[in-house]
Amino acid sequence: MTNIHDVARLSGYSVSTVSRVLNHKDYVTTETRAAVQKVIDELDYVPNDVARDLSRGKTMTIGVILPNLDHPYFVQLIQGITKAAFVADYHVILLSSRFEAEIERTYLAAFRRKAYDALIFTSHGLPLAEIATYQKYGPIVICQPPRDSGLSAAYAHRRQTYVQALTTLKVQGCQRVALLMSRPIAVSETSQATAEAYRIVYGESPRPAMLATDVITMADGQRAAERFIASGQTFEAIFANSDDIAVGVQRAYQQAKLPVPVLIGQEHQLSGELAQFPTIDHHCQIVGQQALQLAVSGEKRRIAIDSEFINNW
Amino acid sequence: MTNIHDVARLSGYSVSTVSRVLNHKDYVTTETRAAVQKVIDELDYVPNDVARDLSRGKTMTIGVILPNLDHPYFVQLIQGITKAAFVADYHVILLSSRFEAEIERTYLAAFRRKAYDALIFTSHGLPLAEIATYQKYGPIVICQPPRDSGLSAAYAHRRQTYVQALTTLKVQGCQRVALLMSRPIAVSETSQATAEAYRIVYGESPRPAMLATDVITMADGQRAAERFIASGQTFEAIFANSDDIAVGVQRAYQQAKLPVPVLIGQEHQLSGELAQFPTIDHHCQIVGQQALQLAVSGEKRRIAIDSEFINNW
DNA sequence: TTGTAAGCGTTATCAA
DNA sequence: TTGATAACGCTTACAA
Repeated sequence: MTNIHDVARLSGYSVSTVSRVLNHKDYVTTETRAAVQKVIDELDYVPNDVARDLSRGKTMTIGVILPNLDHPYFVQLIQGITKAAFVADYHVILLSSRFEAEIERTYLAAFRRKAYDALIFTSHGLPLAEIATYQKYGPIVICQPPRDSGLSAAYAHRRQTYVQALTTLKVQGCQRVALLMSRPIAVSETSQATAEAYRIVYGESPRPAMLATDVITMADGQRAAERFIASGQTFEAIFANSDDIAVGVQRAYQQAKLPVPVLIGQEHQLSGELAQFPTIDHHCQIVGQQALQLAVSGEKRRIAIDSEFINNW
Repeated sequence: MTNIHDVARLSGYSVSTVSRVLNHKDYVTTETRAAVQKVIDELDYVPNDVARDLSRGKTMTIGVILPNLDHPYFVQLIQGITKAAFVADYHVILLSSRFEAEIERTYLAAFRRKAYDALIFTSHGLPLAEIATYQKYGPIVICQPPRDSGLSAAYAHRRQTYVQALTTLKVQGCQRVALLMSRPIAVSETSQATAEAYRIVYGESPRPAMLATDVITMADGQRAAERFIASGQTFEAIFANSDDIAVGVQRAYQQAKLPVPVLIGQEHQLSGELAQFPTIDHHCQIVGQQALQLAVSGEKRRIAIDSEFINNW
């Protein structure tokens, strides 16, 4: 492994001069530069990035914690993040968490050990307060409303759009509305926004019987609907947490030969377009881009991106 | 920033002893270990990963080059790769290439600079021969048939399944079949496999007029079909390169009030299931897992995963 | 069982 | 404009 000392020795200059040549710094005569470059070319020498990182105290790497890539929300977020990272000349390192707090802790520990310059939580199982204590080791950005945690955040501002969507249901005369969620209200900001929008529009908290949680895939949506059917409840509308999931719901009713409730999806997926129900686009790519910006700049700030209700039919 | 020397000094032991405690090595008495650990805890000391990497000459990081995350193929590949990396205790660093050779070169250069322990190409714009010359800097794995490049590879074995799919079309009496591809035949192994399967089943090379390339999204599929329609050609069947794309095709014919050709999709997507056309599952997650295995182990080997034709209707 | 000291390969400060 | 040398923070022979 040839290193900077070899280049120095063979060129007759010092390592510092070689370093200056490598980093295109000033204070090197054209002749010196040429002579050093010649040796570099001859030896086919390249500097070592790890040594460079150590010396500079920076890795140009952002750790991105994400539970999985099963949901389009996370895929879009990652797309936005990598796109912005490419421009900013940062590397993105993928840290899968499966929503598990204990795994997230291992990444926080790695963050302390200087493995990444900054950390982005696309979702978090850990309490925000616990995450916030690691800010002393570098910038941390979350992709959800930061509440009073003092964390930087880029996130989709959902509630107002949820209110808008539910209002259209109410206007259509839908009184009995079921809500599907990916995670329990207690642990999910998104689920909370959904419940709160319901409260705002319908004037009361959603009753447990009209909720289904842990609905992630189309199959989950189908199962949730089957449980609704089996319970004997009838809903005039179902507010699903993705278009794919809405399709699962549609299927369940069709297979049971029952009238399909009014459906609203989310994430602006192909399936929603096909089945022609309204959807909500959370502009997750933009959220991801902003999150990366915050991570790189170290700015302590919250950026809310408005969601968009799409109702073309 | 407290370091290992501080711990050594305050504990009264040497850095090597501290290092042994940190790395849970033998040859440390219980008392010494306890004493050192006490100082570590008091100082709230953690080792620096970058320094560790430099010293060990390893980063525990695999660079994964991928053009984008727009296609489910790449998403699934990444899922498989990260899943396997998690188990193997490796980090995955995402390197977006947008299919551009010049960008890929920058990653190969970073690889030389020891930025990653190994490299996985989920797709490549560069010639395999050029990529292969970088193997002297560490393991490189590609996700396509490696031909005679001498590169390690994990990939979907597509041709036989393409033959199977096209055969069912032929058996149904479909003579005029159009083929949709994401990239031109000249640059894409997958497109080549498609064309070759056609040759095997139909006894002749596909004519240019029955091909559409650069078809990536559903909208592209729709446009491609519209061009077919405008050209006055009629096809009895269209072999699409994803289920979403097949849906785009379907749309174009429906909007033109024309009979929809027999459709076959790929990737086993939700849309295909909904529209109920046959599809091909390339088991990309498994491909990704195997690719990571190869990258980590450094084994020079090719692993072909059989694709699966799914025809439930 | 513990310690010394030489790496690992850069960058950065300061003197010349 | 160039060079010595001290960081950066850890691991690991080898010696004791």
